[in-house]
Amino acid sequence: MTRREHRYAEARRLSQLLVTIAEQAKSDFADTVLPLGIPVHLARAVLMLDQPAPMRELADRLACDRSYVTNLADKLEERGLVERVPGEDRRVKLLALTDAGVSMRDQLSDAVAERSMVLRRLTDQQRAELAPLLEQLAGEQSSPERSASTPT
Amino acid sequence: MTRREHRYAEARRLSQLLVTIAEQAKSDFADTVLPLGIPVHLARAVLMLDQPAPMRELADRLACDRSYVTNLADKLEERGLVERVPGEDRRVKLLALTDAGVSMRDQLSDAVAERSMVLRRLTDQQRAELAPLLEQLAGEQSSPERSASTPT
DNA sequence: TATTGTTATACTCTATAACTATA
DNA sequence: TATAGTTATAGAGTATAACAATA
Repeated sequence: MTRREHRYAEARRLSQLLVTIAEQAKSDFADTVLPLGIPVHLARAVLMLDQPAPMRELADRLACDRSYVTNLADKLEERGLVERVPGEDRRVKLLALTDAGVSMRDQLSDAVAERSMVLRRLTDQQRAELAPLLEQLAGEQSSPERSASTPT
Repeated sequence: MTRREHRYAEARRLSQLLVTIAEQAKSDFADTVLPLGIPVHLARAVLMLDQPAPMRELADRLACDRSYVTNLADKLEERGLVERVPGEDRRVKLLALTDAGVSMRDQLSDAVAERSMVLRRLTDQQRAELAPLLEQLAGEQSSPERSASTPT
């Protein structure tokens, strides 16, 4: 095995680990959320509605189509978790959590953190090491040569 | 903010980063694989067929139903990338890459590693730091001091 | 003319259930 | 009886395209 092949193999392994971990995290999320009686994709939206947001913005943040947000909003409204409130631009509708929605968000938020793999499996120190690495991985523009200064 | 709330907030942030990164990784994978003219889920299977494997085993490794593996195998066969070869147990069929399949796997393998976020954004040293943390998160090793409740 | 949200419809991925052929 | 693979079908999740209201 050449040096290059070795680096490639290692990179593939890390990428695969990353994906595996994220899939576990998602599956954990589903398990955590189930007993609260809300489907995962609705839960995800609720957690994003820290403050009222235009449906369009939600589509951007969820990286999905506007029509799908309509879909989500309908279901969230049926459950009494959000309201559509008119924006100043009269084309726009904001999604705002109702009281029940806020309560749901808080429950979700705590339940998710409590069961978090990141808390269960890593020490405080390990989390402190992990954070800057993930930030750099998630970063849009960073180049490998520069490691010290971490953005955001 | 209490100490507990702070830990929770940090854990949520890390979990979200993890999922975001993995989604980016998957999306990168899709982009990388597209020009090779093979859908992502077929590519994933090809990369797993380092050596011939029973369909059942593939189902386990992909964490999917046996019927779906049949589905994949049909499409891979149509493309001439794999063959079904009989196992010694005559109920079993192995999936084995054809020559075209091996060639595809090599192309995929290189393309994926080359574009890998993990290579592009991290230094050798950072990858060395990241690996053990991910391994522990993935549960490949034993958890930290606290081996509390039995997870999923 | 471009943009927001909606509607109706269609597609992709994946699972379930029933079946066959072995074991 | 239990297991490997197959078939046909169904469902969840999400997108596309055409549309109405507003900018």
